[in-house]
Amino acid sequence: MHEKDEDIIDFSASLTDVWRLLNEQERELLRKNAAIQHYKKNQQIYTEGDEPTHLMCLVKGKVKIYKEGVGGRNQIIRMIKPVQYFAYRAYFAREKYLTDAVAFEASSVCLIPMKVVREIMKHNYNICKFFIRQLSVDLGIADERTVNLTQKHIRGRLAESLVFLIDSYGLEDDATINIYLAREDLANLSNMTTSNAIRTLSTFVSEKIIAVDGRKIKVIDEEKLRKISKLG
Amino acid sequence: MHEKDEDIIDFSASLTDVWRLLNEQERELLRKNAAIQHYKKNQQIYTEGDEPTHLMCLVKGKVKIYKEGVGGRNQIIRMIKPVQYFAYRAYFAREKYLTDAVAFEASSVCLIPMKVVREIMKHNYNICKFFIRQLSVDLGIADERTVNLTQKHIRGRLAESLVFLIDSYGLEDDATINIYLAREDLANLSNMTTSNAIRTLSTFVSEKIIAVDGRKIKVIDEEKLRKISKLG
DNA sequence: CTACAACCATGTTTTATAGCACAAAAGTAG
DNA sequence: CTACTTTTGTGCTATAAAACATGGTTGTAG
Repeated sequence: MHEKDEDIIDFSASLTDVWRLLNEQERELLRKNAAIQHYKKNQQIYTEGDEPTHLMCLVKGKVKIYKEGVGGRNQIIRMIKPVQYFAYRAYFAREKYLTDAVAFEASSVCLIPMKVVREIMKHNYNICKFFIRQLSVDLGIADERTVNLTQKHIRGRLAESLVFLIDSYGLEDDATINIYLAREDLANLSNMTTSNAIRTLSTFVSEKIIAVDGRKIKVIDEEKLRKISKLG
Repeated sequence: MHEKDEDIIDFSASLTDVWRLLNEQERELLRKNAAIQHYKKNQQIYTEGDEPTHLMCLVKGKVKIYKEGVGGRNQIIRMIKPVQYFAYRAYFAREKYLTDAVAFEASSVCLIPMKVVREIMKHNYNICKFFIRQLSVDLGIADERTVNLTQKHIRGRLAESLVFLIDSYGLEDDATINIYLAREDLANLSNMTTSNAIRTLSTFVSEKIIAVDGRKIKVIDEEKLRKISKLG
């Protein structure tokens, strides 16, 4: 399924908090089994229905996790940034993937066979704790999201997405959001049509909350944006 | 916060799959620390913002987990039936509760201090695995739900809720769904206003998909209901 | 039994948002 | 450079669903 190029990297000695908790033997096991895979812009990483086999860690780039809805209206469920783990839910739930993962931009992913991860988990409570924590946080986010996406109005939903992007990817020196999304992706994040994303973005510009230059979004009045996000 | 009456029950020797995996010492620990708490109809079990301290297991009754939305429009996130564990997400995520839990009908809940659970988890991989699995499944459901609630039309959403109730609580001999909800709860489950829940329920009746007698819902054409749920 | 509250039902109005059509701009390939 | 596709922008229309209004029904407390 995944053709890996066989860079074996010593990521397990890196800073990633999780693997710090391993002993030397466990690290060795990881080193032997980890592989790096590179993805081009817009390349599929996994597809709904695929059998999950590997834990993935985004080393470089940006990835979106989304679900296909009716009539081409996709819903972005989660966005991954370095260094974040993903693709484990389906395996743990003993299901196929329910989502699609696509690289937003050229990305590098570290793949670790789930069997290896499970082996380590058996003897290492800290790794279990990591996944339990991660899943719990994500479940909370998902619950919040359900309510926000269903109950907030368009302005609130778009503002929320922008705030989310700010918090996830940060701002450059000139207050530009550090990720460049197509209007369509912005719409898919915010549960609205592309037209409405464009329209609403325009009104935000005219209200001097943001400035837009192509896909660059510069945040002018972050406070107001957060307010709209909260109350919208 | 929870005044427990101190029935100490021997539930840990019961059939619940999870605790089968404990050794005698761990069971003893549970027996000593578990307590049963009874809740009346419509009584709050926990509230958003509360500090999570206990793992809860619904022994008897029915419980709804919901989030308060804007303008009194609540969204039911999850429904609990016996014997199901709940209330652990917030603790594992190291957050306060993000949701409210209320007993739909007179219910009994077994409370186990999270500290005790954690103690057992440290030495028992199976319990960790149980929570990881449960969280993973729930996260998958939450993701599905987000898309369904945002993209399906009213008919589809209500049909989906009815199917969910059938699958969760089952049908009596005469095909009556085994839980009696107010129209408002049905609406809160399906992300719509109460009026629209009533209206749509009526059209289902006129289409001979269901029959309604007060809060009793009798399923006449389950296949059609599932079809509407899927395609709606 | 009566009064009051909660719940259920249905019709009408309003509004937010999807859907569509079309044009301009930008990006891409030959 | 030119042709072609994709993305962005904008106005108009259609419509699903909320909001509102009103009345009936059922349940409950005194």
